[in-house]
Amino acid sequence: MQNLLHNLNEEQLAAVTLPAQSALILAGAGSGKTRVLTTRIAWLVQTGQVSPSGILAVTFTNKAAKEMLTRLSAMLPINTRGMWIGTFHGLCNRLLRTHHRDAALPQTFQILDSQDQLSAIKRLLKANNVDDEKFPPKEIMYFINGAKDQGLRADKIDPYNADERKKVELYQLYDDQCQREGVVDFAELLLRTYELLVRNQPLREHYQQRFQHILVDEFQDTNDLQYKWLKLLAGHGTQRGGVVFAVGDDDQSIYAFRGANVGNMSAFEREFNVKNLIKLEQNYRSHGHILDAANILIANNSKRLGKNLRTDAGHGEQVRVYEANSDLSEASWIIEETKNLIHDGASRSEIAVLYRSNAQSRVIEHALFSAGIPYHVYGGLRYFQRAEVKHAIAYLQLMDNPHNDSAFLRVVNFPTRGIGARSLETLQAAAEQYRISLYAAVPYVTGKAGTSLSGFVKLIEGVRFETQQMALPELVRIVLEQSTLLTHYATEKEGADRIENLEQMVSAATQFLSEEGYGQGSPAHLGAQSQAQSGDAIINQDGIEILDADAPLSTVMSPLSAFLSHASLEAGDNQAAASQEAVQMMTVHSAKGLEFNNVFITGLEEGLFPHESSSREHDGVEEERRLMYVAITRARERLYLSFAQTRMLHGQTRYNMKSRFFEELPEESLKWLTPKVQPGWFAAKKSAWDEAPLVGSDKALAQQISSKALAASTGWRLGQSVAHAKFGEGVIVNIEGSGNNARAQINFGSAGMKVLDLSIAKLEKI
DNA sequence: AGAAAAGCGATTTTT
DNA sequence: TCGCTTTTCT
Repeated sequence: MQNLLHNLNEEQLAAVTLPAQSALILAGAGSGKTRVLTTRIAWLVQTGQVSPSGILAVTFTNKAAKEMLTRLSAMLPINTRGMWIGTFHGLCNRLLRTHHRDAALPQTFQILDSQDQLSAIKRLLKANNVDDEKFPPKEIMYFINGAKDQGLRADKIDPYNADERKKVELYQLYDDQCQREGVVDFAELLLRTYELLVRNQPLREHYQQRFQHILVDEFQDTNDLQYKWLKLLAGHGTQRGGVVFAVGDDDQSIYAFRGANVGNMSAFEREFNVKNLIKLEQNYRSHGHILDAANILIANNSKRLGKNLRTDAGHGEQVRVYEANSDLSEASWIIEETKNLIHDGASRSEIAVLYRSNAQSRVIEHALFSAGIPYHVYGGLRYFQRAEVKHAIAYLQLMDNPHNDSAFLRVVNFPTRGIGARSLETLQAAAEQYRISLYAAVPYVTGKAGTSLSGFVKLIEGVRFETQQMALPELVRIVLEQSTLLTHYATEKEGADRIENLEQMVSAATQFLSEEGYGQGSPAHLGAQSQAQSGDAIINQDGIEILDADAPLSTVMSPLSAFLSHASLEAGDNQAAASQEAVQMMTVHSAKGLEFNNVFITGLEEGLFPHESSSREHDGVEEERRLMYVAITRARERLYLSFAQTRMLHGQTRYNMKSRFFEELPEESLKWLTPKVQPGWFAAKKSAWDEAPLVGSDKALAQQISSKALAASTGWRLGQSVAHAKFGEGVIVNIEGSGNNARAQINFGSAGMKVLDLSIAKLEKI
C-alpha cells in the first residue's frame, strides 16, 4: 500500500484517500487525473473498504476505459475481475443484455450507430410521406437525440407549435420502429437502462447496494441523462446507494454541442452536498510560459469553478507567434519550423499541428506532402464504418436478428441480385399490412419478386444452418464468401482495399474472442448459458430469479451478438493508430487528452477560432476559449501560434483579423516572429503578392489584379488591417466605387461588419 | 444497374 | 473549393 501512495503529491494523496463521501476532484490538464482515479480504486480495494465488485468506474471513451483497466491491473496483481469499468454505453449494453426481458428487448437487440440511425430516420420519413425539405432527417435525428439526452420520451414533450408537434410524432414513430426491429440507438442504450432501473425496484436496489463506489471520469462532459443515471444508481435521495467520486475539469468542457452540460459539476456539488472539493493544480506536462498563457487566457471566462495550474518545470521557451500573409504561407512556415525541429532531433510523432476545423488541414497536408514529411491526419472513417465492412456486418446482423430492417435493406440487393425498387415496394407494403419486419414479410410476396426475395432469405438461412457449430471467425469467413461480397469487389477496379478490409474482419473476430474471454472454439451462435457465476441472485418483480449482470458476457450474449455490439460501440481504430514516425494533424477537439513536445495551433483568426457561429450560441465564446485552453495545454515544451491575413475558405478568399485570444495572452510569454505591427500596403506589397505563387484559376488571378487596381486608385487594399476610433481594429473585406465615392466594407470582428466611406471615415493603416 | 451530372452545404465528435 | 449525396441519363 505504501507503494501505491508514494510518489503522489499532496493534492493527489488527499483525493485518493478521501473518506467514503461524495467528492468532486477538479483535475487540471496534465495534473495526473487518471493516476488519481486508478490509485483511488486500488486504494479502496487494498484497504479492504470495498470488494472489487463494489466498484463502478465510468468513462466516455473506450480508450479511457482500457487505459484505466491496464493501469489498474498493473497496480493490483489480482482482482480487476468483478469491477465494472467501462463507457456509459458499454455498461448499459451489458445491463440491457442481462435484463433484456425486463427492459422489453430481444436478447439479440442490435445497436445503431449514427449512420444507421440517420438511415432509419430517412426510411421512416419516406414511409410516412413526410416532406424531408421541411423536416430534414438530420434535424429530426438531432431533435430525437436531444430529447433522449435529456431523458425525455415523446409523450413527455409539450410541443410549442405545429412543427414541433410533428417532430414529437416522428419521435414516437421512430421509437416504435426501433422497437419493432429490435434495435436501439446510442442515446436509447442509456435512456432504456435508466427507465429500467426507475421502473424495477428490486433491480435498482440490487445495483445501488452493489456499487458502493462510483467513479466518473471527465465529469464535465456528462449530459443531463447521464447525470440522472448516476444519481439513480448512487441512490441519491435514498438511504442506500454508493458514493460518487467525480473527476473533471470545467475549463476543458468543449462538448456542449453534443449535449454535455458543465452545469452538472456545480449541480453535483450542491445536490450531493460535496464537502470534499479537491483541486489538482500541479501540472506535470508543460513549461511555465505555456502554462502562464493557458492560465491567463482562461481567466477571461466568467463561469468557472476556479483553478490555476502551476509547474516546477521552469519558464522554458516563450510561445512563438507568427503572422502569415496567407494560409499558404502559414503552411510553408509550419513546414520550415517542422524541418528545424526534426533537424534538432525532435521525433515527428512529437510534433502536432492543431486546427479548429477539418477544412484547414488540406493546405497543411499539401505542404507537408510536397516537403516529403510523413504525417498522419486523425479523424475520418473508422474501420467498422467503412461501407464494405458495414455491408458484411449487415449480413451478420440479419443472421442474429432478421427483423433489423436497416440491415435487410442495406444488403438485400447488394451485391445485386435482381431485387429492385419495385420488388421492395411490394415487400414494404406487405410488411406494413401485417406490421411485421421485411424479412418476415417475404413469404407474402408472390411472383417473380417473391422468388428472388425468398432466394435472399434462403441465403441467410442457409448460412445460418451451415455455420451452426462454427466459431465466430469461421462464420465471418463463410459470410464473406456466401454473400458474394468478396467476388463482387474482386471485379471492381478499386476493390483491392475493400477486399483487404473485409479479410481483416476475420482476424478482428479472432482478436475479439481472445480479448473478451470467449473460448476460441465456442460456436458463434451458442445461446447464452444462463448461469450467474458470481453476484447475488436477484428476484425480479414477477418473483423470478434473475442474473446479476456481473457474469461474463458469454453467459448473456452469443459470440456473434457480442461481436456485433463491439462493432457498434467500438467503431475501431483511427486514433489508436497514432502512426509511428509522422507529424500528427488533428482538430483541437480530437487533441483533448493528448500531449506533445511541440504543438502548432493554426488559423488563430476571428471567425475561425473563435469560430463565427460560436457568437450565436449561449456562452459560445467561452466554450471557444476553453477550446483554446485545451489546445495550449497539449504542449510540453514548445508552442507555436499562427494566423493568416488571407485565407481561402469554401472557395472564397476571406480576410480575417487576428484572433481576440492574442489580446488575452500574456505579452511576456509571447515571442512574435513577425513584426507585430504590419507595415502599410506599399511595404507589405512585396511579400503579400509577390511571394505567393500565382497558381490557381484565371479568376483568382484576375481578382488579384483588380484588387491591385483598386488599391492604386483608392490607396487601400483588400485585407488591409485598419484602426477606427469607434470600432477598433478591423480588416477591409471589400472595396466598392472609386475616387471620392469609394466605400470599404470592413470587418471589425466583435464590433461587427461596417461599410464606411473612405473619403470620410478616419481610418489608419496598421 | 451503373455512370455522369447536378446540387448542396461547409465547426467541433464519441458512443 | 471540394467532396459527398441525389437526380438524371443511358
